Amino acid sequence: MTSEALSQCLNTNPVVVRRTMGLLRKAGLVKSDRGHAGGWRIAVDLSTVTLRQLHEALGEPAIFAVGNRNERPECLVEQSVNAALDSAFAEAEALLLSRFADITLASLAADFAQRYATMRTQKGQP
Amino acid sequence: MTSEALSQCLNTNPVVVRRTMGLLRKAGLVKSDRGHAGGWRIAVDLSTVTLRQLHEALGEPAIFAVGNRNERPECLVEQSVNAALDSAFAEAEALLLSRFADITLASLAADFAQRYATMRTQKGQP
DNA sequence: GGCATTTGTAACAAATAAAGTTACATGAAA
DNA sequence: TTTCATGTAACTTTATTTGTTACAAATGCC
Repeated sequence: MTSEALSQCLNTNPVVVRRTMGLLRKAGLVKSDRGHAGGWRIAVDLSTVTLRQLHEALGEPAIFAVGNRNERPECLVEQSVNAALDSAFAEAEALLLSRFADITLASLAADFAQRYATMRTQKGQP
Repeated sequence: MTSEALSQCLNTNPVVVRRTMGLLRKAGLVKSDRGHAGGWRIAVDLSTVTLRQLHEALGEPAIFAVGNRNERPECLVEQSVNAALDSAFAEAEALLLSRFADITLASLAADFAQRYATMRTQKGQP
């Protein structure tokens, strides 16, 4: 697919798609070709790629919206709060990342296929 | 303490303090007085207040920075991803909130007192 | 009563980060 | 050589948070 086509699927624009897909390309998950018949192609077996890998490929964006502001604050109150919460955040993050690691793109594709079939059936027999 | 004094401790400004403290006041955790000798006072026993209650009092701000964009998307791909991740996010959130519920402000105050004593000792005997 | 102090709140400004846009160079195929 | 597509830099827009200004309302002191 071209960035243009993808951007329409995603309700965004081609440059944003290229920015993000470029990160996936650096991780070897997709490849891109220029010129006629160019665009983006999946470069790996979807059953071997997990959401954990995607998260990593996209630069491991922060998982939590709340949490430490400073990792090493001078403020003693802040130090106390950080100390009390650090392990909780670490555990929750580990839990999430392990779940990410269990979900392959193949399983998502299969789930999508089922939803798509269901949708077509419902539309075909109203 | 006045909003002015608090804002200096927090490196912010009085109105921001009042905005946030106002939420804590609505939850009954602090009280405020106007005029001379006014300002903010703690309204409860710190051993009975947990970080879970604070989170609730502050409007339960979103815990995760990543996650669902739409709770009920039309997009079937988005539906598949949401379905795969919803339980993981729910578990991680439950884990965090239960940890929040275990941490009382009294325990944080005690931890702070210890850090403060240590700091003074180190400064006093260089 | 009049004045200084302090919160309550609205309205506005600034800072930040994310997303979108424009522009153009580069490369590949018809 | 023209067309199509990515790669990328630079800029603009948008949304959110934070900070600021302004002033009303309440409280206590003199």
